[in-house]
Amino acid sequence: MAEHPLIKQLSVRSRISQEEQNALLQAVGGTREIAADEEFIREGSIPSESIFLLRGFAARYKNTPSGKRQIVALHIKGDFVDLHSFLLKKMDHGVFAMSACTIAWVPHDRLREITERFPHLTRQLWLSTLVDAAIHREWLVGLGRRSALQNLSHLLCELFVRLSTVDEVAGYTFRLPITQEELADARGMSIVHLNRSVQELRARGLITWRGDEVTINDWDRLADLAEFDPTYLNLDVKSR
Amino acid sequence: MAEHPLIKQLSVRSRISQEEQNALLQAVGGTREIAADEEFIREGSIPSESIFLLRGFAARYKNTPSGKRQIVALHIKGDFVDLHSFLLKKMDHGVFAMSACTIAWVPHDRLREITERFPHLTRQLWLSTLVDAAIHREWLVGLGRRSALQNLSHLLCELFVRLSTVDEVAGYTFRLPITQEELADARGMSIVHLNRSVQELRARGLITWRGDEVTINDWDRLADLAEFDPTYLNLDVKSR
DNA sequence: CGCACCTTTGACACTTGTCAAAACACGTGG
DNA sequence: CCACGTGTTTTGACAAGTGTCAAAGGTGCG
Repeated sequence: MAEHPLIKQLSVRSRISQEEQNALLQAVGGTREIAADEEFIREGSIPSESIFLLRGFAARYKNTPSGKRQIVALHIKGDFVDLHSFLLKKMDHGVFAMSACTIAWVPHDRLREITERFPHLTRQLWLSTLVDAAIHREWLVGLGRRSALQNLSHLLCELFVRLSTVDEVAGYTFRLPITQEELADARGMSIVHLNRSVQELRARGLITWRGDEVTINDWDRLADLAEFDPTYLNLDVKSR
Repeated sequence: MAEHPLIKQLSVRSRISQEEQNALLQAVGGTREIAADEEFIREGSIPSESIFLLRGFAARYKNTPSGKRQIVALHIKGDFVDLHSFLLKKMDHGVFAMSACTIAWVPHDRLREITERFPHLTRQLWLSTLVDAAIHREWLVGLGRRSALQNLSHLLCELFVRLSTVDEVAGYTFRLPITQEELADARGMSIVHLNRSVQELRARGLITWRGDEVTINDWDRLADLAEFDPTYLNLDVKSR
């Protein structure tokens, strides 16, 4: 049970009945393979379906008129990447694949049907967008009030915890197919400074990072440095 | 019609039927006056009702263990300040009144009933949390990729537009009962630097700011400096 | 009129960004 | 199996933006 990545994700926070699971999975319109670096949702577009990830890493981002990029969210297997487009209509940002991805889409009119017929499931979908917002808030704290080093550490802690929930970690090691440039754009810093921060974490013995494999060598010290508190991820089953 | 601030806000994005309006307003449990600086939702608490503002300015914030504060959202008349607590359960941040406020609350079990019986209204409530998230994203861009001066300008533009939708502006003038310290915490900067940015905007003739009254003297230049694009506020009526 | 809170100023430190080049890694084709 | 090319990571030197500390001015309210 709960083999499907999307169901697995939702089940982290509330029990999803068999009927709801069926309704949701039957709403899926299809799947598609996406190459790394492909932008599969364009800023300014008005999608007629919402997309979730079956595999891979994706990022939501905004470009500024002056040519800078800020990544505003990172998504992993099982995440509903643009569920908000169902109601927001026009995309205020774009989404691209950081690694090769498999995506699945759910047409908006089927989502609407779900909201008409499955109130509890609707609340769970709503909840998943609320968790995205909670992550945004934590990132705001990071960008506004934490040092570059802390903020980078915080992201590594967050990714580790989130990847754990979808079984994408082995011990304290996980694949992170993300360039330092992308990481820098997620943390609102320059590549050079991000790189120096990575090396500082290495020098302190907190992480190992070779190729696209990251290992957290000392979780306690890393979480402490990052002031990481996973409350905002809402990772516990409650009746909602 | 649409006299109630909450209804007025929701009506900006989709038509709310009379029946829905009644359901929503009848769900209100009561109202209360809040003094400036009072924290009326505590971080870590598990509210049993959600609160919206009938009057005044409020802020959502997170404190870091090292004693810093980041304001993650600003709320005005008609905003549903912690609708997300309905599903998120535990507050990952606190909320305080920046000015004297009048609040109203809606018990969560009544919200749940609404989700069981009024799918369209549910979608509109969901949407209002999605707009909050869109604002978070724009703030992320500001904190990550814009200069202090741009970011301050951006906030002034945003507040002006949002206040317009609830008739709280007169021409290009509006009340802003917020200290510079609070503004600094919203922009992730120090008070001193925020103050210098305010003075820079004054020196450039873009704004006038005396006491708690702000006037935007040159909207075009201010919006241009801020790279302000109101798309993310989703201020147009659509069927959702 | 005086107190408390807010705003403003100055001097200086420090984190982070920028520019430019070198080193490295990996996939491709010979 | 090695040379090559492209993209990524790493370095160094320096500039710029922003933070910190401390004190002086303002402003409004009791």
